[in-house]
Amino acid sequence: MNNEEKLDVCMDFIVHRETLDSVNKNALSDDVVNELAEFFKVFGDATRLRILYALSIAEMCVCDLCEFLGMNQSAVSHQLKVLRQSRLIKYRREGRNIYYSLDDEHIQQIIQVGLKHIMEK
Amino acid sequence: MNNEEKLDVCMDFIVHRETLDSVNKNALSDDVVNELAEFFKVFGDATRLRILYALSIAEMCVCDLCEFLGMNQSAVSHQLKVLRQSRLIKYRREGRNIYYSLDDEHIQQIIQVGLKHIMEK
DNA sequence: TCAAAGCATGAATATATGTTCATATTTTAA
DNA sequence: TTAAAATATGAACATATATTCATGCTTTGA
Repeated sequence: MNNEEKLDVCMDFIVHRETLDSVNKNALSDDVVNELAEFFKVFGDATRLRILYALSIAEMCVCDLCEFLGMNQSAVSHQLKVLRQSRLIKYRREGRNIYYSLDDEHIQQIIQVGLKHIMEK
Repeated sequence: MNNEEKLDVCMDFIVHRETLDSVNKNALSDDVVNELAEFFKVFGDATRLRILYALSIAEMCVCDLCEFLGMNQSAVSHQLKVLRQSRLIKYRREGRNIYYSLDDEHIQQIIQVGLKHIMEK
C-alpha cells in the first residue's frame, strides 16, 4: 500500500493513497447520494413500511389504512403525502374516497431484500 | 366491495371489510416491521451511504474514510458504530489501524435497486 | 345549495438523530 | 514503559421528523 501524502486527517502518512484514488474515482455524486438517502429514508419508518406492505396486498382508501394501522386520519394522510412525494404510491378518486396503490415495481423488491436480510441475520 | 361494519375511523360504512381482512391476514408482524424500519433507516443517511458505497469498492481504514468523506474522525467513527451495530460492516485490526469492509451481500443489492429507482424516475 | 363525509394540511410539540467537542482506549515505536 | 497515533465514545447541541390538533378543501346526497 502506498502512503505518499500527508493529510490533515491523520497525523502521519497513514492514509492509503491508492485506495482513496480508486474510491474517489468510482464514488457516487453528491446529488445521487442525497437522492438515494432521501429514497431510503422513506422506508426507514415503521408506519410507512406498513402502508407500503399493505398496498402491496390491496388497493386501499385512507379509511381502510387508518383502520389497519390503528392511527388517526391526519397522521395517515401526512405519511401518505410523504409516500406520494417520493412517488412510491399513486391514487385515484372514486366519489368521496381516494384509493391508494403502489406506483413502483422496485418497492416490493426492496422490501423483499430487506426482509431476506433481517431473516438471515 | 363489502361494507359490513361500522368503525370508529370513518363515520359511515365506508371501510372495506374484505380488503382489511386480506391485508390483516398477510401483514408483517410488529417485530419484523420495526426491525425492517431500523434496517432501512441505516441507508437513509448520505454519510452512511457514502461509507457503504466506498467500502463496496475497497476496504478502508478510518483515516481513509475521514479523508474521503471530508469529515472529522469522531463523526465518522460514530457512523461506523451505527453500521457495525446493524451488522452491515465488519472490521479487522492491523497494528494501529482498523480496516472496515462490507459484511453482507445484500447491501450492494439494495443500493443497486435504489439507484435503479432514482435513475428511472 | 348546504351539510356532512372523506381527505389534506399548517402549526405545534415531542422525540430521534447527526455532528461536534472533549476525552478515553488500544497499539506501536522509541 | 511511555509518548504518540489511530480509533472509540459519552455528553451536548442543533436539526429533522412523526404525531396531534385544529381547520380547510372537495365531493356527494338530501
